Amino acid sequence: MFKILKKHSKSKARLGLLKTRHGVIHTPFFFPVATKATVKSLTPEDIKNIGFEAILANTYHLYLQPGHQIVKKMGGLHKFMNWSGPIITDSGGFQVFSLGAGFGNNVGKISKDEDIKENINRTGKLVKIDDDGVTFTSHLDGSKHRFTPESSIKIQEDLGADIIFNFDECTSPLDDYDYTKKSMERTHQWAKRCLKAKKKNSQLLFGIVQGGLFEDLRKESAQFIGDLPFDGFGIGGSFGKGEMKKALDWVIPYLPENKPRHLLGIGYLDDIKQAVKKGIDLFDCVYPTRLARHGTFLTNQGEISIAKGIYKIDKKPVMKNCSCYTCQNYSRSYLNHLFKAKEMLGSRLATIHNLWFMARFMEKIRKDIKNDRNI
RNA sequence: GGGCGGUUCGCAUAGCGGCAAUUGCAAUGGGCUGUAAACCCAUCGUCCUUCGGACUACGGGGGUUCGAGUCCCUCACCGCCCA
Repeated sequence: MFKILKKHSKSKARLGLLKTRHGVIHTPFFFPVATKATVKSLTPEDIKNIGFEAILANTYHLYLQPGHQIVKKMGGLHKFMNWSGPIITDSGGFQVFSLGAGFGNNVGKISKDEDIKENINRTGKLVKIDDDGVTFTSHLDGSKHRFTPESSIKIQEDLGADIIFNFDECTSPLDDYDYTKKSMERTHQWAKRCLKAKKKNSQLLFGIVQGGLFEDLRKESAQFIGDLPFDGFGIGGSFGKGEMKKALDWVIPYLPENKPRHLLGIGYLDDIKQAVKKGIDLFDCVYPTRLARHGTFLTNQGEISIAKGIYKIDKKPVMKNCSCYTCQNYSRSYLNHLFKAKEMLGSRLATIHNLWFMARFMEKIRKDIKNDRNI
């Protein structure tokens, strides 16, 4: 199901082919994020035309709305959202962080220099974790919900993605060693329970390595998870700023060579390049799509915020030599207007561009591996 | 001619004796990494390198008061109503 087509001679990068029920994924690959069964502002046809083979959706969000039973009744995620390519679902593990330790603390999973490691509101307002599972307070209506490894797998089977993730706890960069260790051990137990709970053979199940910013924990986690019979592996949790490379060096030697590796939630261009060189095959990230909705375009000159006054009168396309639909047809001036006027077409055109940019970026990486050029 | 109501930092607003002065929009800068995000944060009278300080300010002029966008008088302009 995973075939390595070529190994890069200049790094640990590999060119691969991941086979799923709904088609193949050429790796290294970036999954656009479709949390609630939609890549915000785009149709599945758009996504395909831009050049993506697969997308990532979210278990927790779809469980809350519209509910996995409804998706199941409607024939599964693919049919429900009219996407015929591969789908991967995150388990809800990230929401343990984002609605828990991350909630109200103004932290992402990457620590920043100014982060203060004290006074962290550990359990957050919406999440309560115990060894058996997690109790969520819905961010939508305040209702209580319980996730366990077993229920996460069940929901993911109902949703019917091609690849599913084991239920884990994504820790915060603010967590100390002791908590990160305890959480990691719990995630390990949950990993075993997920493997046991999985009933369908048609889906691939990926395990998730945790361990936060700590070398021994990362190694221990990679060894533990890497030894389990998963179909692939995610590397999750928090990283120190600029220290992702180190974390990958710790982890990757323990992961089976012949199985795909997914670096969860990472999407800055440079991070992706570095990670590919360390042997990562799969990525997903909200970054390009969220940036787009916030009026920021990815270009090979860096990010440009189109709403700035300097673009008010500017006939040029956002990016020179870009063949995306947006750059082919619209000026910076028009896009500036759409964002200033808060017209929703702005979000859509920006998303088309940013994803087009990402798709070409990944394409180039694959080509570089294939031709053995520097990435 | 008479009667009300108004004139506040680009625009719009708040303010009813202690104010460099509310809020929204705009402007400018920053942020966004398994989506609590078409979002969030900061600045937004001038000057000084910062904590902070100095100066100039609520249509004009005068007055009351320790102290005035805030009260009084007067002038100008804008609105509505009555002649």
